[in-house]
Amino acid sequence: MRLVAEEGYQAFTIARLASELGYAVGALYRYFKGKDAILAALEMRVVEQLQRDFAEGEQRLATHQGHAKLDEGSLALVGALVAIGAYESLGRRRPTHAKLLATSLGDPRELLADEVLAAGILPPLQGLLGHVASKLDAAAKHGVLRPGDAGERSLLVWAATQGVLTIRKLGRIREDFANPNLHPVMITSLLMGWGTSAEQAVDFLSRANGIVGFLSLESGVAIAEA
Amino acid sequence: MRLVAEEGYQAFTIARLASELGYAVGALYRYFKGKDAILAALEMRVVEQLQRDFAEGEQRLATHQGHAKLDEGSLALVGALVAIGAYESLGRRRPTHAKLLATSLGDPRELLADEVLAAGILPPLQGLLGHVASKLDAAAKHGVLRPGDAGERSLLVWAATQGVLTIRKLGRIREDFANPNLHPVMITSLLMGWGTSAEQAVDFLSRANGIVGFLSLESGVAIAEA
Amino acid sequence: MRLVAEEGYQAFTIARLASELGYAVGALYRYFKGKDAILAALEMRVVEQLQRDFAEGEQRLATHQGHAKLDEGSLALVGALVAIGAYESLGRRRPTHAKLLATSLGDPRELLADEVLAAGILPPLQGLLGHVASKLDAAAKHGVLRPGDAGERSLLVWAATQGVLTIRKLGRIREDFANPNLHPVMITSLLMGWGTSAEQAVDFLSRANGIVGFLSLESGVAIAEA
Amino acid sequence: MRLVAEEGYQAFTIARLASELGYAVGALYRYFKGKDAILAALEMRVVEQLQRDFAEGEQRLATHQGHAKLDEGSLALVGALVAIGAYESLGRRRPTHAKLLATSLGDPRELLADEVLAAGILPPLQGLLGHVASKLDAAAKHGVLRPGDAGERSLLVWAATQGVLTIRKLGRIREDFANPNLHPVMITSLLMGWGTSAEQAVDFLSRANGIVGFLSLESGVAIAEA
DNA sequence: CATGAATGAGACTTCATTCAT
DNA sequence: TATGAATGAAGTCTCATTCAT
Repeated sequence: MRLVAEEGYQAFTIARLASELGYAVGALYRYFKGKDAILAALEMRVVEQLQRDFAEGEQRLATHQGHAKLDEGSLALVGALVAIGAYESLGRRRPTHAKLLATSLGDPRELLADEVLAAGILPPLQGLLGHVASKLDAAAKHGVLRPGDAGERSLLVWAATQGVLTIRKLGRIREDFANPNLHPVMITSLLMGWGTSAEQAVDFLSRANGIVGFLSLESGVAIAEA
Repeated sequence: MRLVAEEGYQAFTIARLASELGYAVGALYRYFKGKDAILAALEMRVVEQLQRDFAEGEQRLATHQGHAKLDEGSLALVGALVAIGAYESLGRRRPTHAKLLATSLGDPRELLADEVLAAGILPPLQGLLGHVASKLDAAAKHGVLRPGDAGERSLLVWAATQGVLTIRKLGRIREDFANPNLHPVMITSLLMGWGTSAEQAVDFLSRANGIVGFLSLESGVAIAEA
Repeated sequence: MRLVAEEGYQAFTIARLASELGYAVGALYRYFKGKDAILAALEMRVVEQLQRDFAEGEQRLATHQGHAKLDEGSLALVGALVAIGAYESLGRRRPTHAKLLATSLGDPRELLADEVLAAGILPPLQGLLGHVASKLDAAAKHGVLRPGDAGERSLLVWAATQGVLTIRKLGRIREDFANPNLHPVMITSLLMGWGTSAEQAVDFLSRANGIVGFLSLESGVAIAEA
Repeated sequence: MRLVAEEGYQAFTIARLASELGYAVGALYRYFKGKDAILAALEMRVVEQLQRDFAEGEQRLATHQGHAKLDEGSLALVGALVAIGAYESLGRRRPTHAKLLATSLGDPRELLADEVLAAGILPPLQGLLGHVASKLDAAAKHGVLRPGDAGERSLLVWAATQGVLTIRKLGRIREDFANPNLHPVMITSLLMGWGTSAEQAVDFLSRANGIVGFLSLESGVAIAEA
């Protein structure tokens, strides 16, 4: 994964990978049917880690003392934002994972066979979306959001977040596209569009960010930041 | 472009391209320095066509009779939505163009050298964004939107639209992600987040869609739909 | 010829040549059967110019006043040295010619078909050698040189000169091989080996060099040196 | 090496080489970075073998009984001639090596990058020249040769030999240039020019040739001559 | 269980030559 | 007489995959 993230897919050859792992070329073929299978396994690992990240977010939110006084609906909304935040912050927490995920989502049919994508990656992602949807639904049920299709809304926040990530990548090439506030502003805009006040939106978001900021990092990242 | 769009980059080899064009391999090198140059030229063509689409949208809006009674601010907002609609509808109007654009935006550093991207594609795209920003600014100045950073808002609508397009592609693989209403709902949510009423948002959007629906199509598409 | 000399055989392509000449590619094929024929024509031009150089050297020697008091044998020997000097100085007087000649002699069977070499280049070169041989013969007949096979001697001075030129080229890469005196010392050694005194050898050589120094130059060279 | 020598550089393609070796094309790239590296390795092999030839010549000279009565200066001179003889006889002893060496010396800047030439081939060649120079110096110190610049003289014999080899190649195309005595006569002429008598020169040369005649041959050549 | 040499199809690119205009 | 677009064989190099050891 490091190889892909640091030097691009072009550098991801079997020979290079084997040498980087300290194995012989042939050895890889004992464990994987071919290059595609390796890539697919990598993707799976990313998605599984993302699932654990979500669980961790939920766990932290549940055990966090600061939100004791929040009503159930608000808590649900913050929970949705934590999940979204876990997704959005992937690029900071696990850059290699983020790169891999972005590529396979942004460029389906090129990198991975559709079947692999459909079988391995999309279902978990859908699970995550379902999680967000249920939270948004609860928030709406408790009047924190205006009534609306929660499934659709979960798709919207995900799409909006994905779009922000895409543009963020362009920001590295042309700085006109670099705007670190893009994601919070995007989320705030959507929340307000769905009926919260500006103050609420900002409050929910800052609470969620407080949780997300403590999500576990890739070990290398943790060390680097220390 | 058809080759890339229909069979993917993996099928886009010089030999294949030449045979598809009815030329010999060497002939391509009279006109292009290499494969990269061909790809870059393709990208340029896409962006340039997109610029013409924008101009056409603005033209149609200006000459359209139905909006006579709209105040200046609303007209500006509809103008912004027309531009966004031109971008969003690219996949329907020119599928090959859309595929190419999506790939080069979604996967920078892989397909095209950064310089090509930075020099040829991003500047026009930025121009389009500037156009949207000025419209949004006018809308805010006339009280149609709450005051806010117009440049940031233009980035937001673009990002949100881009995210919708990404998810739409996944919808072809797993139908759970397929939701034809995603884009209008996204735009409506953002507009309401920025201060319009639900009725206004829907009204503006339907007016914009009326214009976008008449934007010129790829000839092949026009024929197919006829 | 300039193209070959300045940028090497690798740059000598039909397309490049045509563009340099201001002609179209096809035009060259009206005048030459193919690339080989062009190269052969170039070689011919070199050899013919060398023949004119020889004639000019002989002419200058004949009309030169300073050698009035020289006996016939010495004059013949100086004549031979003038011819050799014309050959040796080709690299200074006509660098492009020298490069071409050196390659076709140093690397037969690669650049030109044997037949071309045998038919076009070697005969004139042999004529030049015969000229040198007759001079050396006269010198020996008049006692300036010890008796000996003049044909063989002409081959020796030519070979020795050719070797000096080869090493001179290496001198451009590694300066240990660069020694500007190599040729005069070589000739002096041979002359002394054939029976002249050191003083005679030096005298003959300086007389010959006086003549060679006025041999005509490539126009470009003449301008540059002026 | 056989391929180059027998069919020329034009036939030396990767595909041809691989098929000749009984390997697949790709296999060559496990051992060499590219075609240039293969050529460079070939050159190195030639030069290294030449170094061994020189050492062998010196060894044979030292252990040879027949020269017991030679004075030190004469022995040194014979040593120089043995070295030169090793170089001159390369074409007979190892035709393929000779062809390769001749081309890379005769046509620098075309075949091999200058750096390769400068780094790999010229230094050993220079070492050989230094060897000859020291012998010639000793000879002059002991009065066998007239005093003179030994380094220059070593360059001269090398250049003269190189020139003879060049002309010898032409002799295969036009027999007028074929003269098997050219090298001994060249060496004799130079030695006499540097102060030996004709008898001495011939004696030294025949002693050297006696040694050179036993220098090791390419196995294939040995078999053929047997 | 691991090795790594070998495979060979296929990628991009070059360039001498042709030929309709 | 000249043009120059087009040809297509041939060149170098890459890399996923195999298989005897």
